Amino acid sequence: MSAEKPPIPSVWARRRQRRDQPALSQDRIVSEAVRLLDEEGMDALSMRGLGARLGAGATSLYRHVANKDELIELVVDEVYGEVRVPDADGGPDAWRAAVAECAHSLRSMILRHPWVASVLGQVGLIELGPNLTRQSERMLALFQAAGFAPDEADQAISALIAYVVGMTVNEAAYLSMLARSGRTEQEMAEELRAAAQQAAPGHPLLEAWRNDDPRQIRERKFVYGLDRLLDGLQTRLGPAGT
Amino acid sequence: MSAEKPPIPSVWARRRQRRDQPALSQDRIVSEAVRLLDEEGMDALSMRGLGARLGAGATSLYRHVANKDELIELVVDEVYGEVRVPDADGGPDAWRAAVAECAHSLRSMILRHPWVASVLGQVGLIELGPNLTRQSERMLALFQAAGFAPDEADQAISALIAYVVGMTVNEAAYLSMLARSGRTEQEMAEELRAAAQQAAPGHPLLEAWRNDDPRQIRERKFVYGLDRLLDGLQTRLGPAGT
DNA sequence: CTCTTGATGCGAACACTGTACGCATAGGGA
DNA sequence: TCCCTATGCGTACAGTGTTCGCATCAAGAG
Repeated sequence: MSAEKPPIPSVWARRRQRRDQPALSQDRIVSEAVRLLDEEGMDALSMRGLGARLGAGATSLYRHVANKDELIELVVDEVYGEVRVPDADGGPDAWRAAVAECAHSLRSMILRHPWVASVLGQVGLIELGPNLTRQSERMLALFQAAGFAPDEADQAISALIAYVVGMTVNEAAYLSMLARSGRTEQEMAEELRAAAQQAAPGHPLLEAWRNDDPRQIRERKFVYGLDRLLDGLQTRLGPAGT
Repeated sequence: MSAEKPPIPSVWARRRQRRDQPALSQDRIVSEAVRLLDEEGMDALSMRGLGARLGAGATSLYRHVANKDELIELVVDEVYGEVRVPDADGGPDAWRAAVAECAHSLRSMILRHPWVASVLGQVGLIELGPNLTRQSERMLALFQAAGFAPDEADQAISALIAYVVGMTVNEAAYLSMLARSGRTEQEMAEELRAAAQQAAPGHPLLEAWRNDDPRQIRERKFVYGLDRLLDGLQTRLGPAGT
């Protein structure tokens, strides 16, 4: 009788063994959420769906995550950890290259995870988790090593991040809209130009990306603005170059 | 019997007269949506709620607006019409002041309607309506009058808008988070600094806005980055000043 | 070995959301 | 007078985030 156990004893012990799922945890939830977002975008993120992907019920996630909002914050901080910020030991000469690399890395991250674009407007960039603060610290060191006073370094960082985020978020939104509509880039460009012509006829806006590779054009645009901003910052480092 | 009309003949003819509501229209819907968003924020925008504010049923709005998404696009374009872009007739000298005024105007608009921050990441800045294309046209004229070649003017505009939007969206998100949490600015700054200390101890990030007026500090930060970007752009106009 | 205790998963339920459908009505032209 | 189109709206459906209480397991105490 002691060998006779309750009637439905091991319903999900069986399931857990069957699929070999190592139980839930905040880390597992967050990384699976990142995968889901990368594959299907922000609209596809629902607690039920995410739970299903983890072989768990919808409400089980709430044992490890307070809100959907908190989950999103965690997820954003997670991908923010992918941004590479070079060390500050290169000396003042390497400053510009290091900052540019950092900017490109941030841009790549946003383009790799386009859904962050739809969150950055709601979350702000300050309240986020350890990864973001750590990266900010490293950037601060970068600018201070270049010769910026701490106060000005903070302003410079904010300006740089604002530019990169603003530019790339716009780009990511354009790309995701393009992907959703199923059109090719050429068609979309043609359509936009036609719409602009209709709205304000006679003005030759958007004459760029006619025949070239649109991807290169976007990159060139990004680099142009970045270079201008860095030019403007560099003048603050004193007139004496290297 | 022919005089005997159906039992509930004039239910909403009465209602319409009672409240004197001039029937639904896309314009009325859009401007009421703007008002609702300004008062209660993005989360409070639901078709049912908006319909109620207009004295109409929820689904009546769909006769004038295809989607909630389309409604949002219309609303964003509406407030974009508030941005002031100066005329381009000031000559090359007035260029910098005109562009700066335009940037400040864009920033004011976003801070006046903080909810646009949560949309800019999803909508992109290109596909939008007549107001946005018109403003873009005017900015293009501004830069061309300053001496930029058409191709470069396009890149410069993108950079400027990216900076302003990125900076201000972050600011607006911070402010709305602050408003939601009910804390005062000093408390929030203290809390953030404490959190940063805990995450990465020993690093003196966020030393700014200690005793000064936070609002002035944010404005100063915005102006700093804007000046740097304009500095960088101005060098492209040829070494000969004025 | 038994009992308890805390952590964890989960089904049901609730208050919402956006939106498709079909019906009722009003106003205007033939 | 009749019809037709435009417009409003009630109902309904699928799906959402989240709460609550119960079931179950792992581990430690006696």
